[in-house]
Order: sequence, then structure tokens, then C-alpha cells
Amino acid sequence: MYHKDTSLNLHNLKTKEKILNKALKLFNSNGLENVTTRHIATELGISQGNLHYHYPNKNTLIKLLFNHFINEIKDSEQFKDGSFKEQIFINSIKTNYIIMQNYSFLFTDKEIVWRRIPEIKQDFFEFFESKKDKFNQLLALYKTEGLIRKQISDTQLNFLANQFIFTITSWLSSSDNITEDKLDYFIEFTARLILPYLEKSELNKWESLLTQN
Amino acid sequence: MYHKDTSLNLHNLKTKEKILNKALKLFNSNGLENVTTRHIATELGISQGNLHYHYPNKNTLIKLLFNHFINEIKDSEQFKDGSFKEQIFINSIKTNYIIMQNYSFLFTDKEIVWRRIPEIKQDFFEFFESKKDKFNQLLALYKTEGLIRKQISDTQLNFLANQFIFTITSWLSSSDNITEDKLDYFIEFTARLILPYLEKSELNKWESLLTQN
DNA sequence: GTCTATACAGCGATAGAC
DNA sequence: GTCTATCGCTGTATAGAC
Repeated sequence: MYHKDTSLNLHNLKTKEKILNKALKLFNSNGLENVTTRHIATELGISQGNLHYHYPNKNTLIKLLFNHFINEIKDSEQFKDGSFKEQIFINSIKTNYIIMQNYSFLFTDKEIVWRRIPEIKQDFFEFFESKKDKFNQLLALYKTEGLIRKQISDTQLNFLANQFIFTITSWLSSSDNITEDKLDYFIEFTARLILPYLEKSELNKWESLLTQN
Repeated sequence: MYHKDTSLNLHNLKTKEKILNKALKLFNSNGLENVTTRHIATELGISQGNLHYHYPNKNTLIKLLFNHFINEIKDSEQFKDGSFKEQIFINSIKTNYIIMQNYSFLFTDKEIVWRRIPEIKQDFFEFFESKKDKFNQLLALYKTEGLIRKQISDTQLNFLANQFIFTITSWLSSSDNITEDKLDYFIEFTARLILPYLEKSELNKWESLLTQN
């Protein structure tokens, strides 16, 4: 799906792919600092030397996984139409959250990642900064369409965009004691940020959409 | 201040105290996974053996720092009067954030802490759960006093309390590119969560309070 | 209470045989 | 492409002299 590997050897590709998949799985479940190249190799039943033949070091694995994450998010954005009704807004959050959950270590362990590979911090920031711009455009659109309450200042509306990004980048490492349905909970949690900003008629539409789930 | 050490030797206490302070400083600045007992000892000009005489291991240092953090927060809550006008609300956030900033590694590296010492995760959660109860009480009070807009559902108001706790526990590891005045920015960021919930007259009071800074 | 010395495990990464 | 073997380093923690 997201493999643009140029290797000519198909047999080779399989192991290479397996290593990356296993690394992702272990990073997510055990924490980045607790997963070594040895663990990954052992779990796959291959030698550590073999792993290092395919990927010179642990940071390479992390960098590749980060790139895959960004590409998956960007791919998912291609299939949107231009409209932004409430259902589409919520679905868009859901799509993003599902992908993010697959790469959860990038968020729960982001400080470790950033300290190991400072470039990722920069890329991470730039990516979500562009997301924020999109939110601001969307909110401006909502405002001109009269969906946003008149009393809301531009300053406050800009803070809302910031709160969206803040929530999106932080929900995976939240201390909320939610184990199952964490995804559904945080989709609603995120969508509800905008509710008190909406005009009464809009509010009811969103409210019913969120409570029916 | 927060030292309830029962040691009888005053000379002893000084080194013990210095170790804990230095550990905190290094955890905050270098990241928990990058600070070893060797580093702490070297920075203080003492031997690693000496450090381990005072504290058997690194986890003990982390646990003690966590307890100190909790105690400092609880101490700061003693000096409140019963009222909750907007200025007091904002000051209360500020007091908490300053203490949190002094123990920033507990938040930026909370996943590492929790994986090392699972009890802390539990204590952390319980502490902020009780904070959430206080927020809910406060919001209920605001509601009966007519400060909260009538259209706001109880469900939505409960989400606001959750969003407060979420923000409080996540701001220190936010990916916002704010380096200086991060504290002031996030005090405003947090306070502004409640603004779209307020009745118009209240809104103006809060808005002017937040923009004057 | 503080030191030096050391044991021991685990890490990332490499060399060289097959 | 995959293996075994190994190096060098760093981490936690302990023992024993002073």
C-alpha cells in the first residue's frame, strides 16, 4: 500500500517489510525505550545481524515509520470532497484518529522520538501547523455561513483552532482512564470542542449526531 | 519546605537534598531516559556509590519527586478562599502551572514514568480525577448562578470538565512551537476553554481580563 | 558518609562465515 | 540474505576500604 521500495529482490522485500511491521507493533505496545533491535529480531525469529543488514539502526526504523504515518494521513485526505457538513467533519476526525492509533508510539512517546531524532520534531510541527491552517479556513467558512455565534471574537476562534490541534496531537497520551472505546470517546471529545461555538440550530444537529452513537 | 525527612544527621540531609534537586533539574532538561545515576553524581561532584547510599535506585528518586509534586500542589490549594470569581480561577490555573513546570518531566515523560513505575500512573490518575470533580462542582455552581448559557447541555458541560483536565495534563508536552512565555500562553489557552460557555455579560469580563495581559 | 572498584546485564552495531 | 560471534559502551547496583 504505502511501500515505494525500489528493491529488485521480492524475496528480500518480505523480510524487510516484516521487520518494519513488527517494529511498529512493538513500539506501540512496549514503548520506544523498551524495544531493541534484538527484541524485534527475536520476535520475528531472525537474527539481529539480519535486521541490521536491512536497516542500519533503530533510528532508521523510527524515521521510516514516521514517513509512513505522514503518507497515510496525506493519502486519506485525497478522497475528500469540498463540503464540510457536520457528518463529514466528524468522519474526517475518525479517519485521522484510526491512522494515528496505528502509529500511537509517535504520539505517546513523542518526546523520546524528538530527542533521538530532532528533525522529526520539526516535521511533526510543520505538518500539524498546516493542519491548523485548514482548521482556521474551515472555521472562517463556518463563520461566513452563519454557523458560528456572533459573540465569538476572532481571537477566541483562533484559539479554537489551536485547541483542535492540541487535542489531536495529545489524545493518545491522555491520562484518561479509558481503555476500550478510547477511539470513539476521543472522536466525540474532539468534535465537542466546537459545539459551544455554534448557533442554536446547528448545535442541535451536532448534538443529535454525537449522542446517537 | 516540603522535606519531611526524619534523618537525624543534618550534614547528611544536605547531600541528600542536593541529589534530589539535581535529579529533578536533569530529568527536566535532558529527558528521563537520558539521565543516569552516574550523570547526577558527576554533576554534583560526588561518586555514584555515594548517591546509591542515599537513594537505592533511580526509581526511588522519581517516586520521591512525584510525591513532592503532589504535596506542593496540595499545599498550594490550602490558601484559597471559597469564592471563584474569574480572577481567582485564572490565578489558580497559574499557581498550578508554575508548580507543574518545575516538575515538567512528570508530564513530558509521563509514559516513561508510568512504564517504569505503574503505581504512579494510578496515583496520577486518581489525583487528576479528584481535580475533575472540583471542576464539575465549580461548573455546577456557575450554572446555578446563571453564568453559564442556558443552551449548554449537562453532557456538554461534563465534557468541558474533561477538557480542562485533558489540557492541564497535556500542555507541557504540547507540540506548540512556543518557547518563551509558554506558561502565559497556556494559562490563557486553558482559561479560554470556558469562554464560549459563558453568558454575554460574563464573557466580556473574562475576555477583557485575558486580553489585558 | 563518602570513596574506589567492580560485577553484571543489556544496548547498538559490526565482522566474517555460509 | 542470513547466520553466529563478538566488540565497545553504558546502565544499575553492590562490596568493601577509609
